[in-house]
Amino acid sequence: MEFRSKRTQTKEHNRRLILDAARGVFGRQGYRTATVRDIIGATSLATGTFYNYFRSKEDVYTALRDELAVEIRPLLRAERKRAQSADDFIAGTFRAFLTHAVQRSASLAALGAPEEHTSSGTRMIVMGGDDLRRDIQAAIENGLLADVDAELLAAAMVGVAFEVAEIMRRRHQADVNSAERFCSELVLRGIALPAMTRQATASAGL
Amino acid sequence: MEFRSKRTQTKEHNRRLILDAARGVFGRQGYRTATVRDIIGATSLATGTFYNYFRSKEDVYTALRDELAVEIRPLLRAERKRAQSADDFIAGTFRAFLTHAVQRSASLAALGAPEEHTSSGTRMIVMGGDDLRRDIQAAIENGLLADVDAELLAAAMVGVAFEVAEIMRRRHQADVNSAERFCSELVLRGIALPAMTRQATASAGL
Amino acid sequence: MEFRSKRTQTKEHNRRLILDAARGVFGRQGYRTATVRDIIGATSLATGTFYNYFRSKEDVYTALRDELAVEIRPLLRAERKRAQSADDFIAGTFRAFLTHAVQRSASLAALGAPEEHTSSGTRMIVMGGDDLRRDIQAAIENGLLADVDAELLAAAMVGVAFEVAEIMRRRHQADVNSAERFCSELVLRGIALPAMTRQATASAGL
Amino acid sequence: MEFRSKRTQTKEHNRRLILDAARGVFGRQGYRTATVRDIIGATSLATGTFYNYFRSKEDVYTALRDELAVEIRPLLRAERKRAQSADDFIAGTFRAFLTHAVQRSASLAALGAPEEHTSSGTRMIVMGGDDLRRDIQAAIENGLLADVDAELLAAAMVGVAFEVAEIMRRRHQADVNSAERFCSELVLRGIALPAMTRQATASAGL
DNA sequence: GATGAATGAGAATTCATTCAT
DNA sequence: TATGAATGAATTCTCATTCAT
Repeated sequence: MEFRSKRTQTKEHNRRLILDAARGVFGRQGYRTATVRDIIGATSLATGTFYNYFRSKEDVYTALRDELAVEIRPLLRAERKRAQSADDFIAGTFRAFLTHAVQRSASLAALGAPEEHTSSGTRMIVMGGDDLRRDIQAAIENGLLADVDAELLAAAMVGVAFEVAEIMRRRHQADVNSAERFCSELVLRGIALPAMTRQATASAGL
Repeated sequence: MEFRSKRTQTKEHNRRLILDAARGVFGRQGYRTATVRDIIGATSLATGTFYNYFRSKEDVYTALRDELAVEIRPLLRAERKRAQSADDFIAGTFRAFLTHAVQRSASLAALGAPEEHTSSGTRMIVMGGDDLRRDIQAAIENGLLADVDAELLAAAMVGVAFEVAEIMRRRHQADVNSAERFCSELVLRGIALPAMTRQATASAGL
Repeated sequence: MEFRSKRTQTKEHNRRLILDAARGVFGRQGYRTATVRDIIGATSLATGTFYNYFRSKEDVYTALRDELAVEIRPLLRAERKRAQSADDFIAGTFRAFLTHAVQRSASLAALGAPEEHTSSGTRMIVMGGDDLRRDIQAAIENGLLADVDAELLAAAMVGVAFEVAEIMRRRHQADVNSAERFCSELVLRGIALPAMTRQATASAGL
Repeated sequence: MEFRSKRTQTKEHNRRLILDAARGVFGRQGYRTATVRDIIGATSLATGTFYNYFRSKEDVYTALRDELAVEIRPLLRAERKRAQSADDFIAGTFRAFLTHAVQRSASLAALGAPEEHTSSGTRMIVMGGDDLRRDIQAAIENGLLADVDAELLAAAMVGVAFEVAEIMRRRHQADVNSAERFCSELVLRGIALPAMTRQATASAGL
């Protein structure tokens, strides 16, 4: 059993207080406008205390980003690990990401507040772009996926996932299923109707 | 023949000088770190002169973004206008965007410098996300595209285009064709192998 | 008959335009906040033109003040010149000043905008404190006035006149007569009750 | 005995340092020319520290003014409270004001530095013009003072007091008595010669 | 570790004034 | 003389960070 002193508990507690405050502040006013004082002000702590836990504003941002990445990435990896088909691989990745994105919408908002920060880098890190690329590579080698440019596919999937998550956030949409299906279908089979089936489908009422 | 006084020439010239300097500075050191002084310092002008043309750093950023949007959006719209098929529609959009992205890689870099600014908002504006959504809607109504969620598709395409453009930038890749084909194929037909062909293909050595 | 070229006319006209604009601007936003640009902006002239007529903002202020002084001071002097009694001397001074103050309330407001400039110096100059002191001195020597400290009396009268004018401005009061009578009575006979009551009251123990 | 931590002491001490420095700087170079840097430069503190105590230069000015007002106004009110006669009322007010004005000549100079700030508003606030008006009103109702326009009388007294204080400052005169007597006599009985002498004097050739 | 006042470098911005046209 | 863009010194103010308590 792990021993944890009062002090350590407090220490972690304060760190959490600051991270939560930062998430709120970044989400509300954006990374750029937010100041360390704004963050600490949303807390019962004192200015100086901030620096016992983080070295700078950048540092909290990074911590927030990494925290999210550490939560999300294993989920996505696990989904892909157990994938038996291209469908499992792609759909599992989107489903896990979007589910988490809905649960952690505040965190996503904080990391990519409108008119703010969120570089491609952030998205890649949070979603584990490198993991994804490697997993795609492996899947290709295992014959699970067709031979595509793994880096491009990983990038494209990250782009799709984040933009769709943003739309969901704007729509206050919590239903992950339809969004996931949209993403998966897009990546797996695209939007073009099969040449010969197209008319049939159209007449079928779609 | 257009008449233009010396004065007007200078005025427009200075505005351009500042915009170009800002592009370079943003691209090199990122939006956040860049100061108005850095920008004006990359120029032969005086501090105060900056404020004859722009109200703030934010303002130059916006101008840079809008300038790019004004260049790109009509190109994409034109491609879609003349599209006779889903393939034309999607491929034309990606080709035009990526071609321009390569030509204006400095501008893109300035707007979305690593670890910097570039929000979803910026991407949507530059690529004309709203135009795209409306054009998709119209294309669906005309039977050119299958019936999908236009907003999601527009978002997904923006996501794909920007992430792929970023990869190209990192790879110093100027060949638009293959990147465009990747994007178009992805969105049109996806990466899944046709069900029955999959085994055949696999055995074919892919 | 005085000859005046077109140019001179224009020159004086522009000077006037600037002075009038400055009066309005000072009155509205106060001397301190007002900038040369604000002044010239309330004009159809260009920035540079300002400096053909005035050396600085201070300079316009001074011109405005002196213009008012040049109007007011001779009037007050004239009143005192023709005074046959202490009453004429005092009442004439107040009447002339307050009459002019009402007519030129915008100028007074410009010179002494609330929370602004207007030093004792300005008041003294506008009302001609030195003239007043000398005239009082002369009047004392001539036996028209009792032997008082001329400098103090001049100062006191300036203080009374300006504060009362300010009250009139705040009350939007254009009736000079009652205000003038108040000032004159105060300075000439004070507010104490008549002599015989005075003793009675005094003996009454107050 | 009052307990006060080291920290609190320092805090109040710094506020005082800044106020004192501001008084000196305003008095010496005038409000307008004075910069926050000048003020903080007359101190051992750092620039930023200024803003821990005051929001702007205007703010220090206001604090200086209010501090003086808080000192002076109760003194004047007390004098008037205990007044048994019109003479007590008027003379007490002037005596208390001028006494304090001499003691705090630096403060007065700071607030109304020649060619500077000092609006009617400042004078009214420092001397408590509203208190004075109300007290006059009450005194009239109690029969202590003749029935005059209380607002005008208050304004006039403020005008007299400040102009006379200014003269005293210029004369380096510390003798309050004669100045007070001048003001009181002026307001109470005026400068006019007793009625019968007046004609005699007039016929003497003025 | 917590506190919060002090620090001071540095950013944004203003604005009086100049000067080429 | 009029114009108005350019100039850049000067000023205000912010804010990350330090540090004595």
